[in-house]
Amino acid sequence: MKAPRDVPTPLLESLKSLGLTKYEALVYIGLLRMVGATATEVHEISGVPRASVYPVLDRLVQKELVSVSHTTPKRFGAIPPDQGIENLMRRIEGDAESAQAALDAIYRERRLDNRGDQELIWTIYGEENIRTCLADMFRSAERSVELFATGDLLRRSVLSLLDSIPESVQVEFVTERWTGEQPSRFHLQVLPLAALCETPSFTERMLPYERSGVFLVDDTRALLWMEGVDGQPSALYSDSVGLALFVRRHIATIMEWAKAAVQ
Amino acid sequence: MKAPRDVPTPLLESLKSLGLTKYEALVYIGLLRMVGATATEVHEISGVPRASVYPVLDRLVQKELVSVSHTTPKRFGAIPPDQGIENLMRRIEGDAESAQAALDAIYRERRLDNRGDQELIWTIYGEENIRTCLADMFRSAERSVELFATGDLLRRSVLSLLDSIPESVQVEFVTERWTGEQPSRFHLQVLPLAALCETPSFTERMLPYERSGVFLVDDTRALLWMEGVDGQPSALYSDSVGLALFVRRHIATIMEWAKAAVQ
DNA sequence: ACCTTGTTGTTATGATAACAACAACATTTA
DNA sequence: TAAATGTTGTTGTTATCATAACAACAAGGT
Repeated sequence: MKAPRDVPTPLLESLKSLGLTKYEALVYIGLLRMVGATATEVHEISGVPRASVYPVLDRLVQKELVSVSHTTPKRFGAIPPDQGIENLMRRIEGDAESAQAALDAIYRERRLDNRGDQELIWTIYGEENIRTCLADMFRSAERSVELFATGDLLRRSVLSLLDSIPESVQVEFVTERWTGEQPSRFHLQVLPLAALCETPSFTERMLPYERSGVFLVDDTRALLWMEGVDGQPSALYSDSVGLALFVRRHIATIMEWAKAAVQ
Repeated sequence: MKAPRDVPTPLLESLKSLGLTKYEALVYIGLLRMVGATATEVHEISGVPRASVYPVLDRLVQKELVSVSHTTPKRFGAIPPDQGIENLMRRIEGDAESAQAALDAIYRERRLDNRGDQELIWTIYGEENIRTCLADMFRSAERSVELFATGDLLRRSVLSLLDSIPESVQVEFVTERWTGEQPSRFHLQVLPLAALCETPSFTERMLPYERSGVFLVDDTRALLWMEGVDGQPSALYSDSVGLALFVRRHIATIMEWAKAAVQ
């Protein structure tokens, strides 16, 4: 007869996103703590109303998370967590797979109206999404790639994508500090901005660990990588001539500025 | 201006179990079919009420499934399905991981009351669950393992588990037909029941592809593998002396019966 | 036998929250 | 002005949550 020791909310949330309801989660957790409990005992240790315990247990059996004994009264036991969660994930992964197949079919026959498409500026959220967008840009580069980014961002999120740039493309990049040797595969131009970073007007305007960058491919496609105050990365991407022009000018200015500062 | 071509229900269900609501699924699917749609166009192709489109799009952006353009009116685009589903699954897998850690901690400090535990008969649903239970039984075997199962079940679901039986344990098994050589690692005794299977009284009582089996370890733990009419496997497991005795007698009878039939 | 007592399992019913659907309004753009 | 965009609020609907009452059954005491 244990008390319905309270359950941390994040655990409940996690189990909910695996497809369980609050009661199902509470009952399953309760059963993990007592093997072979009757419905009434389940009610006691889980804190869910006794009447609700029966349908909940039925659903848990259906979901292959608990097993039942053939006694009167019935007794219930939980499948061990590793096995149980695997059972839940198997179902979800199956759904993901079939959904992906169906969505891909839909996606392939989409209409590419391009109705002024090249004038749009998109904002993309999530580091993964930004990185795949960047990878696409790099892969499709034909003449030039220019990038100006903080060293942290460059090393941790961008460097591994540079491999997808075709051999013939000229790559230039600027960063504020660079430790280690220069990547050798590209014609590249590193302009250390270390001196510039120490000026007060610079440090007061830019946070020390801010991750941001500007990327320009073939002078036509641009991506601005920024980071909100919450640390969530987001980016602007566009084929628009307006943004490309702005970024070209911006990067050119930075490079001139950097050269001047170095001297 | 496409019609809100109706969406197959199973796809909606799959996306729901990935954490989307019905509207979110419909809007995402609609956006897959038209790049750079305005809110009104999204409403038209998805069939979702125009007013509801805005909060739904907000949530989809939050979930990193769509990106927004900085124009007026705003235009929206879907992240490609592979990337989008990966984003959803990453969240879910993270939840599964943290949930597993928390549940394991709870599971380790459970009380093993064993209050008459050995007298309980458990029913287990799901092939995976049954197989892990069988594997546990085999692994903990000390003296003997006896099994009587249909050949199909044996080959497809049980054979690979036999490796976990300790070397010193004597293994006997009976099946109705056995093609191929005998597994060599065990002291085993194969009693072909092929002749018996042809008798009318046998075939009329047992379905041709029924998968079922009886397993007995150390004369104390028994598992009955059965299959419902729906093809969903389930099993009875018990330490109880009653069931063990029944199974012992059952298997002994079968073996005598088989020997007599062979002669 | 009868009646309590307590537990098991079931059913009904209201409360709540999230979502779905609709209508009305304010704002912008042409 | 007219049309389209974006916002707000209300209502209907569903699934889950929560409580109460009820019937079935066994154990035990008069």
